[in-house]
Amino acid sequence: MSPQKIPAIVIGRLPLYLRVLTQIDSTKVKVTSSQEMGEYLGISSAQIRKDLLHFGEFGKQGTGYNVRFLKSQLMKILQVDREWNIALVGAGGLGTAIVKYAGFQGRGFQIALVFDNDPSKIGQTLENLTILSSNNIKQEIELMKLKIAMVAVPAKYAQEVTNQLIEAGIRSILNYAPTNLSVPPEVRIVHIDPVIGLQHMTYYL
Amino acid sequence: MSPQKIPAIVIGRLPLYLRVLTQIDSTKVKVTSSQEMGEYLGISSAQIRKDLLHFGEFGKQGTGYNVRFLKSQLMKILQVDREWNIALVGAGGLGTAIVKYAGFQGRGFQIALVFDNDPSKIGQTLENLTILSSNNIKQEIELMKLKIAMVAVPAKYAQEVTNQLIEAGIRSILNYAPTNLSVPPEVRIVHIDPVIGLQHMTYYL
DNA sequence: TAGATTGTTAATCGATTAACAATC
DNA sequence: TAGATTGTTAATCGATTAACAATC
Repeated sequence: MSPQKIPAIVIGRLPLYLRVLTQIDSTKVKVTSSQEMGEYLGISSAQIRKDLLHFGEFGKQGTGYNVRFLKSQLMKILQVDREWNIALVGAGGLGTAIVKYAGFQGRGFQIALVFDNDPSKIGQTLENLTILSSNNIKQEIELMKLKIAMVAVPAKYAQEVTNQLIEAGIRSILNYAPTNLSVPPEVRIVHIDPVIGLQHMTYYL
Repeated sequence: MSPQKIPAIVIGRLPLYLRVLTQIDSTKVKVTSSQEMGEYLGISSAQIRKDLLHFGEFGKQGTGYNVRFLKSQLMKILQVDREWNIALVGAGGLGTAIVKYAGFQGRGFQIALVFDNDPSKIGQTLENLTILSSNNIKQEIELMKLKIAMVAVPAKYAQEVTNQLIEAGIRSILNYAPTNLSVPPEVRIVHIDPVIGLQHMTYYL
């Protein structure tokens, strides 16, 4: 019997559970319940329990879930009980903000390489990282065997950069350019486009 | 008979359709099909047709959809056939990058107010906008009757800022702080947290 | 023991897909 | 007319919720 495939929609909620647990942990609370977590997220307690049960029995009847224990289990499941090195392409305003962003701290990620194609930026340092030439994307990423990259270049260059990253062995891409990108099926891509969320909300205004 | 309520999951896809149409339009192509749009997005053609049919008949049998016409219809439905003024709280690295971000252009949004609580920043200008004191959030937002705001402050201040925004009449919030926020049911909130997407992808690596 | 909350199943609900007549 | 693709329904699929026994 092969291990049953866990739905992507379930995997997608695990990082949200992890974020809530981190938040609860920061208040020194030791134990939580599926109901409490659900209230934070607007998700039913039954769904949270069912989601977690795909991976094991992490709670105690009558008591709930130990915050730190569940947190550590989710980190292991998501493979963020380690630090992944990431490549960033684009060291403009957005790229610079990403490098300085505090939200990666302790959540499994660390920017290890930064590329730009502007000769005046190449060789400059950004938070202890030297900005490298976009011409060397393939060689540098292969050298460090990176699997994850972020794209923070203008929309018109995004597809070209993406092709280079995939060529270099990148398998997961976080795209900040406000455009769709075409990638082969073995490459995962997530889009960060604030306007998508804003346009969803204006429908209801 | 009241107009049937359209599922939120359908509304959530409309901005994606709009982004694809904008992309196709930029290549001068005049007509597209549900199949072509689906290939860009990894969505079935049947789903796209069904989603659009909630709002009207926008295509021609045998031909497809006129790109510009469908785009203009979606913009009207999402209420982005106008420019919404937005308030931004936080003028640090992230806030500065957001103000300079090109992705809002022509997609219905424009930053009109920027706030920070750092005395050394207040009064400085950022892309033609004067940075205002966070103490004046309520009065300035009420004056301009803004309904949408972005939160780009450190996680520990995010809830407090959110409360002030809601107090000032804000009804839609785009939150960049990597934390959950509690808001009353009439306020909509969307989180922009790159780590959520990264952690989803590392599961599969 | 009494109270609480998980683990787990069955029932419900809703979303997606398949299929094809309509029609351009 | 022949070919293509929408509009539309019915069937399928999968996700969510309700409910409760197990048990801490």
